[in-house]
Amino acid sequence: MVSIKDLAKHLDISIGTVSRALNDKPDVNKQTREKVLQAADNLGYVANQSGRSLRQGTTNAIGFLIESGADTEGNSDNFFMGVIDGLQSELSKHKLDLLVLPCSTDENPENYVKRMVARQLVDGMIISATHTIDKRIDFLSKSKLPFVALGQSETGKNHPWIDLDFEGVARVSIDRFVKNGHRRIAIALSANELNLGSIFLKSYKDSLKRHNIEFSPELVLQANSNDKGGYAIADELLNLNDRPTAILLVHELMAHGLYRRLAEDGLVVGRDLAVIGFRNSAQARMFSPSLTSFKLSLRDLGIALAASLLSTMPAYQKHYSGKMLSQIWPMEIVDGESDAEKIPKNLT
Amino acid sequence: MVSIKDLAKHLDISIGTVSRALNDKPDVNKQTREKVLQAADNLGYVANQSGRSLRQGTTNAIGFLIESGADTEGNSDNFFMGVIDGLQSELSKHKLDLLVLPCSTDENPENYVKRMVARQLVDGMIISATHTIDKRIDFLSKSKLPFVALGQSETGKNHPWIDLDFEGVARVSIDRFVKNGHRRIAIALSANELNLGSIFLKSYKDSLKRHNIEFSPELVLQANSNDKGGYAIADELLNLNDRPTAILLVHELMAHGLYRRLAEDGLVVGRDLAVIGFRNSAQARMFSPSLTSFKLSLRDLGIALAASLLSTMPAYQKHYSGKMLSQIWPMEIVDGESDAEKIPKNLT
DNA sequence: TATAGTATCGTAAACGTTTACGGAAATTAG
DNA sequence: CTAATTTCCGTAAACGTTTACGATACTATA
Repeated sequence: MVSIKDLAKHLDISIGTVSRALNDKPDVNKQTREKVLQAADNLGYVANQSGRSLRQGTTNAIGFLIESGADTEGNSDNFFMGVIDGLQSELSKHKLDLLVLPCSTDENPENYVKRMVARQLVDGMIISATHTIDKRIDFLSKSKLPFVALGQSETGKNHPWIDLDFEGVARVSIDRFVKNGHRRIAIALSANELNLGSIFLKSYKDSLKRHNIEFSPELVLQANSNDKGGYAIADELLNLNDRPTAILLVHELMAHGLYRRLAEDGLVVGRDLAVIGFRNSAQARMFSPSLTSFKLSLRDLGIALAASLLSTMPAYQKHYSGKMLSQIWPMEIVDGESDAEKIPKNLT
Repeated sequence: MVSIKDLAKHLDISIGTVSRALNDKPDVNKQTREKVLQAADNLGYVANQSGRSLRQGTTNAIGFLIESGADTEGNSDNFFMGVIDGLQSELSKHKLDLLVLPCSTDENPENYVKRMVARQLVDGMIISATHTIDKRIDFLSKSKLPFVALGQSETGKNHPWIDLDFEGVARVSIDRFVKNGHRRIAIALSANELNLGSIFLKSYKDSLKRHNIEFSPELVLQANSNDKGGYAIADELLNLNDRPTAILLVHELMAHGLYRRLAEDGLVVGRDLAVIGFRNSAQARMFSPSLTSFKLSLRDLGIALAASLLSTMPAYQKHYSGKMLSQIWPMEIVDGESDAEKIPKNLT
């Protein structure tokens, strides 16, 4: 590895000048700067990040905290890949690299964050999969590290966050169901403690109240966000005395199992049960009948997350004067056939 | 941030002793070591990675190179998440952290690798999505950084790699088709340049030859590894004069579209067309009729990758004496209904 | 007791940067 | 022509570690 010292020796100038030339500092002659850059290119010099970090306490990297594990509910590769693409697109403008930090299923998330912060390998963090009570946020708030959360939390809101508009998804869905004549509407929540569950539930209840529909606890179902979970939910639903005529799926990966279980009884989605799912992922576009869902640009979301984070970091603030720090991320509904039938039927 | 210097001052001993105590070096009294560890815990000391890296040229981290992008073909299930989980499980045994390094779609993969190597933030790398001609492998081979590739490449084999047994998948599938009476067998390849395509094709051809079946170029189809691609392939297939009675899908995400397109013509998978897919992902377990496929434990794969990498790194070799460096990763077939019908029918 | 050996610790250099400071040379002002 | 200013560059310290080396005190050996 060629160091700045090698460069200096090769050019017969001091390492200070070399450093200044490489970093576009003012106090250096134009010709010598040219020579330095030329030589750096020739010898294949590239700054050692450890040395730089040690000196100026900065790493030129941003961390994206995710939870790994093959059976991670809801958060498929797809979701993260899209967001990552957006993040990089924005971060690369500032020559910042993105490090994805996967918290193993074996490790306590709070511990993991502590370790990663202590490692000092990033200048800022984006955390995902926020829980209603999220100790990571507590810790990060106390630490000096800038961060932004994908998802709100009850733990504290004195930090930038971007949250998908789950409230809107539930509201729009229920309103649509009601408009089409449904009065008995179920909701399928995920079986983990992610904060989005409580937001969904609250919005669901509020919407029912707005339409003067009584809340029935038995219509709030909970299962894993996958095929099996959807199957279980459909099963539970079919066993109810007073069956619902519509259901909102908090994660549409459940839809597969739901379609499957209904088909077993000769029931068809859209005719016998109205379904709206969240969110319009690639996999979910191939249901038959097609699933009414909500559109979400993961790339744009990633870009917004990066912008939000950078606008809290002094070194980058100038580029993000007018940007919002925190925001609710709106999503549009995409019409499908799964809630097309206007006249509600009972599952008989 | 509390440094080793603070610790030393607090305990009124030298920083050298503190360092030795923290790192389990022999030349330190048992009691002082206790005191140091105690104090480190109390003051919340954690080693600064930059300082350490700078001094000993090691980072205690391993990089996992992936390709980001929302529309990354093929890997839209939880492929990476599963592998990551396995990697971490093995790496954590040696107190190594895993950094996932996503190469943006905007950036040249070779450039990206160079940047990441130069950054010196990992002690070793695992690269994925190897292409038939892969310049990253060229570069890494020349550099001193240990690495292992997930997937073979023609670029060079003088490095550890683990490749899924695509040859076996094709062979077993074709044999099974033939055994059930099929003679006109198609194969659906992915539309990118990943190396697995050529392996699949070769094995497909060899298997046909073994059964004295003439190779028909029109039965080799190519499309994106997703719903749309599967639809296109089914479409193309239905337009053939002499239709195949069986098809092997290199990526089963195509299956959705294929089922859909066939259903449009009233055709049923398993009866009118035998289908085998690769690989048995969570999403793919919910086809109806269920898809015959190949089982793959992503976690175990990740563990093997980590073991292979570590066994090339002097510091960790002692733990991996007898392990294989490179290997073909075997997979078992999982019976489904999609190729159940033994009597071949023509699609008429 | 003298000597060799051992256990424990402090000192200081080194890793590769960045940057405050000062000095020399060159330019401009008077 | 001198003085003031600017331009450019070298020097050296600092960031937080690890580790080779040497020093000291203690223990065992003869």
